[in-house]
Amino acid sequence: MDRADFYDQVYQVVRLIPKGRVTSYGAIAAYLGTKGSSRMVGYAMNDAGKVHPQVPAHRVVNRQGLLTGKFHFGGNTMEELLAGEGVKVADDKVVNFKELYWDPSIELAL
DNA sequence: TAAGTGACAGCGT
DNA sequence: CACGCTGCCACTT
Repeated sequence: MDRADFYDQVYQVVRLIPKGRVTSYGAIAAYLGTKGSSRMVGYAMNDAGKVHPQVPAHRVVNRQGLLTGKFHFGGNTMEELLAGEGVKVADDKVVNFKELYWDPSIELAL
């Protein structure tokens, strides 16, 4: 259950990502305090498609803005979703990633 | 119970 | 500046 709580935390943050924005696994991990467990964030995303409300996992990319998980969506679904939100994707990576970058540690700082 | 894998990130060469 | 290796933590076999 402990890890389930961690997963839930990840889902919460991901769902808070504004439309047309993207963030990185490390940013979420760091926000949750598990900076060293950036991989766990990706693992949580694995269940994102199973979790209750839809988790915009397509808004979560790696530090390079690369859609490393597009394969897990099944085809170019991730690109389509991002493109549908105004996020331009080129060569499987987010364009203007730096501008669209949404850091929970800052946006949700409080 | 133990070993291997993985939607990442950082440091070293 | 580009490429390679190691570290982390949880899940799967």
